[in-house]
Amino acid sequence: MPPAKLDPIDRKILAELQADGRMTNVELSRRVGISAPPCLRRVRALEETGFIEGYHARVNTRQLGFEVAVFAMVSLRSQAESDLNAFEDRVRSWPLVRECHMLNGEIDFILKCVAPDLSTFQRFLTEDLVSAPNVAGVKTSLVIRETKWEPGVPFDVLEARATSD
Amino acid sequence: MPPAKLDPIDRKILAELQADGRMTNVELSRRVGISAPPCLRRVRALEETGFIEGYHARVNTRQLGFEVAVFAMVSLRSQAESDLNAFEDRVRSWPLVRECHMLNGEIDFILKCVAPDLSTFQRFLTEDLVSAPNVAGVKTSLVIRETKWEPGVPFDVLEARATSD
DNA sequence: CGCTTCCGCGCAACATCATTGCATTGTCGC
DNA sequence: GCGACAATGCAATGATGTTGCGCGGAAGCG
Repeated sequence: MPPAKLDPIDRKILAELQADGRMTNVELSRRVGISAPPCLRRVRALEETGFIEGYHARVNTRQLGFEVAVFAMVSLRSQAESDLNAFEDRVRSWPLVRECHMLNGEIDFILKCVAPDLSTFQRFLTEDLVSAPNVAGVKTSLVIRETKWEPGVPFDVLEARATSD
Repeated sequence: MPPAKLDPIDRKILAELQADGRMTNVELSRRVGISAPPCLRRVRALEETGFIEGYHARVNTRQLGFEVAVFAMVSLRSQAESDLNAFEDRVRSWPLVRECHMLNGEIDFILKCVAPDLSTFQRFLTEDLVSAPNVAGVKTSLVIRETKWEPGVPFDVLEARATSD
């Protein structure tokens, strides 16, 4: 059931849980201005309708020993749907690849990768990624630092649109 | 207190909370094989020591009306630290930019952006990003689809390393 | 070796929270 | 206005989060 209308309270709930996914329902209900039971029912509904896809702890990858993060821009020889799917399946089997986005233009995929050290990544790059079938070229860039990271969606922009409807 | 040693139970806790950040402590303790109180104390310690940086609900951006996701590769004219910081500060003020990573090589920054529609993004691109001070060039690629998204770190790789120490 | 110290666990008790049933209220269509 | 529906808040119950405390195993020392 993808189609569903969100009121300002729903959007506030999403914004709050996006910022703090472990907030108690009591605290959440207080912040959005309704009592706990209907608040919980709304959260459940947002989960069921797919607005909330999941909850995750964000961990410090570097502190956990993954010193290296890399963006890999991949070009394929064939963009036939079956070849794209084959590549995607392969990507899903590589634990060092955390994200994979299919793009338009020169670059077909952008992969966000992590690794304990550079040599581990280099080995993955040459032995797995570059030598995978249908891969025409890979350009990589090391992440020096992460300047901004905000989960999901800018709800202030969403509010501005919703209220102007 | 960044330096701290993790045992297999800590790593299991991190893996579980990374996969499901709203799991109850009772369920978590059951899965990692200890009782609830020490489990909660471990979670608190992981939060305090920075291994856990936060918890977030993952929302369906498209369903929320952000039909467009774009990666923008930005090159600057000057890479002096003060100029980098100035650009980063500007980036933080743009709600449509959700992530910003500083890279090595040709491209200085990669930005993940979202927008309700293409024209909104185009306006942001030309009026804000391209026309920002010190920006030499911007290449953008539309995200066609997101093939893989896993939060954080591959704990199976981490386990393999930890046990071989 | 045995003793001591320290750390982390589990138990038990309490406080808080999640969850359900139900009566009430407000809204929309008629 | 009037009835049907949806959503709210209240109250009660069960589950969970949280703290204090005693116990036991491991490491360090005599």
